[in-house]
Amino acid sequence: MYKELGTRFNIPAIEKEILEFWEKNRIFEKSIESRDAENPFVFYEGPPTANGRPGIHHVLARTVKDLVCRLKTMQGYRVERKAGWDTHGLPVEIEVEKELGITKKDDIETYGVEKFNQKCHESVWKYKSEWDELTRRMGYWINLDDPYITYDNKYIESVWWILSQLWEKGLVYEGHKIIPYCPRCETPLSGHEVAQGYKDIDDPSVFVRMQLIDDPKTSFLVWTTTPWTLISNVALALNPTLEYVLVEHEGEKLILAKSRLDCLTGEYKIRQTYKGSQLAGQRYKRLFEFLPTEKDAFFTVTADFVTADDGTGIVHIAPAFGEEDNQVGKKHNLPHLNPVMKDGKFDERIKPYAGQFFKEADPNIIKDMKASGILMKSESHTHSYPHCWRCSTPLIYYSYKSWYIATTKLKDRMQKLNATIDWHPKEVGEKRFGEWLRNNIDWSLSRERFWGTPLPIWKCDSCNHTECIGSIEQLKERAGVLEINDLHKPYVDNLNFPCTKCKGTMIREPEVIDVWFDSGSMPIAQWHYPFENKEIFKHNFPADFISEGVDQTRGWFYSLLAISTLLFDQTCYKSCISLEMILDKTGQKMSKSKGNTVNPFEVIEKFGADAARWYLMAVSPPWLPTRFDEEGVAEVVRKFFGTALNTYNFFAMYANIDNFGYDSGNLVAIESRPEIDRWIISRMNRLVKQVDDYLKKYDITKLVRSISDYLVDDVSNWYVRRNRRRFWKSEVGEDKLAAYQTLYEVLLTVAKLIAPVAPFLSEEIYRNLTADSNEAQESVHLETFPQPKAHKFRDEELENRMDLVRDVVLSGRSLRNDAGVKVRQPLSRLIVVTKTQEQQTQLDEMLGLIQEELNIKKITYANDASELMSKKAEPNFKKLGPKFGKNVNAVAQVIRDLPTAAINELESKGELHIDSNGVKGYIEKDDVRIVAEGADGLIATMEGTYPVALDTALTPELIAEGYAREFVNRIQNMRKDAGYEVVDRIIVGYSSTHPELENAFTSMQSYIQTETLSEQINAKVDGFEVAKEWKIDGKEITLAIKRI
RNA sequence: GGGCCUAUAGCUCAGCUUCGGUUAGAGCGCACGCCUGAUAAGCGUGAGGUCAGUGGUUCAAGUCCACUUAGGCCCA
Repeated sequence: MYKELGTRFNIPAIEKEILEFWEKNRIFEKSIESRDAENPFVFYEGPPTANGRPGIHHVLARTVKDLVCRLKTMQGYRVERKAGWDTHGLPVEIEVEKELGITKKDDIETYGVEKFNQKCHESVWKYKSEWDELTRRMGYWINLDDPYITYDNKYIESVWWILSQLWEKGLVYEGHKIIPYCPRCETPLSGHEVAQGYKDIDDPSVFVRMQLIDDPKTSFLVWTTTPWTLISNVALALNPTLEYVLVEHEGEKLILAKSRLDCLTGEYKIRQTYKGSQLAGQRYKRLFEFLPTEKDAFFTVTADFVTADDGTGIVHIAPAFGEEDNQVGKKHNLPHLNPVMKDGKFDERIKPYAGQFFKEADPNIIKDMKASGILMKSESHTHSYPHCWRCSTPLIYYSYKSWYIATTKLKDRMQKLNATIDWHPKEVGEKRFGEWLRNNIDWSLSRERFWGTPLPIWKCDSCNHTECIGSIEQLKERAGVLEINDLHKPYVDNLNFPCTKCKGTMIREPEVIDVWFDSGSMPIAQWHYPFENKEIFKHNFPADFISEGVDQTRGWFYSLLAISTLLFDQTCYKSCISLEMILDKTGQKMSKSKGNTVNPFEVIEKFGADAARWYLMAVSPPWLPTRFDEEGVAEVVRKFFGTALNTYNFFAMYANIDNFGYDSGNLVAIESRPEIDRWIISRMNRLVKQVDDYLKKYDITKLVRSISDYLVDDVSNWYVRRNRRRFWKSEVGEDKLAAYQTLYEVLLTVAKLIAPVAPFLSEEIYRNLTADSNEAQESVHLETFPQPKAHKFRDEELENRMDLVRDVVLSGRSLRNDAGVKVRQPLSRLIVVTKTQEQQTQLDEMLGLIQEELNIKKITYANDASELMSKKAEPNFKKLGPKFGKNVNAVAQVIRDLPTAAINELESKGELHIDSNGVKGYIEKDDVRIVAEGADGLIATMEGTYPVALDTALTPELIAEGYAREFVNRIQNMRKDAGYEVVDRIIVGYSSTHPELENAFTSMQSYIQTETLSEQINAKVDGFEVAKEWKIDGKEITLAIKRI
């Protein structure tokens, strides 16, 4: 027996039963264990943070990941899926700061780093139960029992190992990093915070002279809006390709960009012109001598970022106060001069301005420069400048000490390796990520925070010797301790040890590591490699597949590639699907503050996980920004799942009535099955091939759409619809057996095909179909995914033929509609125009289908459409364009106006001379498309492949039969409403004052009886269980039924 | 400021990149009609489009090129 689902399904309830079944029978575990460990498909899970709530975009990401993994499992690969949690970082700290009501770093020190990190440790799991519930409920199969957790000591130890390897290779160095900083709050600000505080302010705009050493009469003219940074100036930058000029101006010689000459007031004479590159390496006289320089400085360099949009085209460089300056400083090994203290005031070395706030020193500096003759002119300049969002203090771009990884040294390798990754869509890899790699700068690794993987670098307090620790064992040995319980701050900060170079003490550098380094270490650290699991690691590196949001380009996608390139000179992922945002209905980003988020739990509870999954895959490719529309999910339920379950239910219902059971030992050979069976199987096998092709391209959207089209259009609305009679006719023979077997095979294959995307309902259908089978698997997810090589039967000629039939049916329906004759009214004749005998023969075998579907008594052929309609020619521009060029439109008009006779000539001779409308020439058959148009008397259409005409003349017999069909329809509806079983036999009664209706009852009695399973028909309506009055063709009749 | 993605019917999307072809499709929704003893489905007809805008290339542009606008992601 096959489980019947009834006509009202509760999909969420079915899914919950399936969930229990999976868990109780360890299906997920079995789906891994049953696959050969030597045939792995490696997947890396990008770790989410559990201190934020999961949203609908997580359902999208996890559907993509899950479906690929499930699919590969069904294709025979062993797909281990280790979950992971990203647990460190600033967002966690900010959560805890909010909770504790503190805003400054100092507050954390006061509160206690130990307690603070303990809070972070807990906060990380704030929404873990929600995440676990989403994972479970949406059917995301991932191993949550043994996840990697980035705060775990073992994980940290692996990260340390990675860093120590890079250290050995000489890729780690100490430098400076420029970050926006509020000197009043004494705290750095994130990019987001900076963006909130832009204000228009007036700043000084000064032009100063920088005297050439070689020629003290000549000066570079330099412009800046931050005079206070001139104290830290160490170089000047020019654009290498820009044109510069030497001018004589008011008795002095100045160099500046040619296009900026208008900043000079009064007369000037151009003496010489240079390219920026020609001016590189010129030495100039230092402006302020307050600070000692340990490196060579005060010369010109070239840099691409210099523009002539404002200023003089010559930019002064102070590496301590600008990221671009800092980059130039690194490149040219310039000194780093920072006289500004953490509170924003100049230190005592800058005697005239010591103790002054950086911006407040500006007027004094200007005054002094004027006095010494350095200043050429000073103006005021209004521009947008960032301020602290908390206290409105102008921000300073401040130099922080930072540890770096020299990723630029492997920039070329990273680009080459990136080119080997199979990106979906490809432009993310080629363009977006490619661009990011081309502009690669060294990775700033350290963060002056608390909750993160501590930097494993120790520095001597006396000789500055540094050491990088690569394991817990090594640290124990160096620090002389027996046990280390927690590698986090503050514990690890307490471990000091003697310097090997001098008598000093090695003290840990206080920073923590950028969380992206944590996440990018995941391929290695998730296995605690190389301290454990060496074999497992080898089996799981690199990944075959990863998938995350496109915002991870500079995040996880980069950190993974960078670390594996630096360490192993190879990529750690072979393919990647990058995902786009899910937007709200109006195309806006979903955010908590806008209140336009979609709660994934509500969607799943309302429509089911499979519907949500299917919708997200079908609505648009996951790498396009997509608007989420709940109506769309509802439609998926109605249309796809409703149809799928109903088709199954139809099968189950009749199979049970006939006691049919699928027996692979007793099959009707496909070749011996009726044509329509062979057709639906052939179509199914075509689908299997299509799906296989789409999968190779990870074209998930086309894949799900193609399955949906097959099931809804071909299976449900054509195959089942056309074959209903075969299932419910009483005799069981080979024909009926073939029908059951065909539908069974189709449903089973569809269940397997949809299993990766819709894991629940595919399971329901699969398990119901195979409940009595001893050949089936316990679960569809342990099955083999349908492969083209196992689905070979194809009959393309038959497929084409069926397309033609459906085409004719379409035309016929359209004609009926035009004529206003409903399908229940039989008509005597349909005329199909075919051009060749072959076409007739093709259709001949399918006439039954057309007759039944259109309710036509007879189909005849006509060989020439002109019998039914006239001919028209339509221009084929693709051919005509190249041939006639500018005259194409004139020719097109001539063609449209061609009379039928001319078209006949063209058809018979193959070409036609035209000479009108100002054009002359020959047109060939291929230059036009010949269509039939209009009709004389008969109702006809030229839509579709064949012209079709319908004879709408009615005879009394046809009318009677039409009435009989109406009766049958009404009686069937009454049976259904009365709740009779499909197999119940009945007695029918009728009563009408219209003799035409009564006559139809008598003349069509046996037809009506067969169709409605009625034993007898009486011309009375009393003594029945149900009676109802109907209007047919405007005439009243009362019908009655009774079960016997 | 730079890079990338997106913009087509009331809504959600195809078509653009591999092929430029004059008349731009589907589903949902709407109106009318039809079919139905599996159906939450289906069929037909109709209304509904400045293919974001401007300019260019071409005999011909939703499609190719340039610029602009709007939304988004990332980076400054």
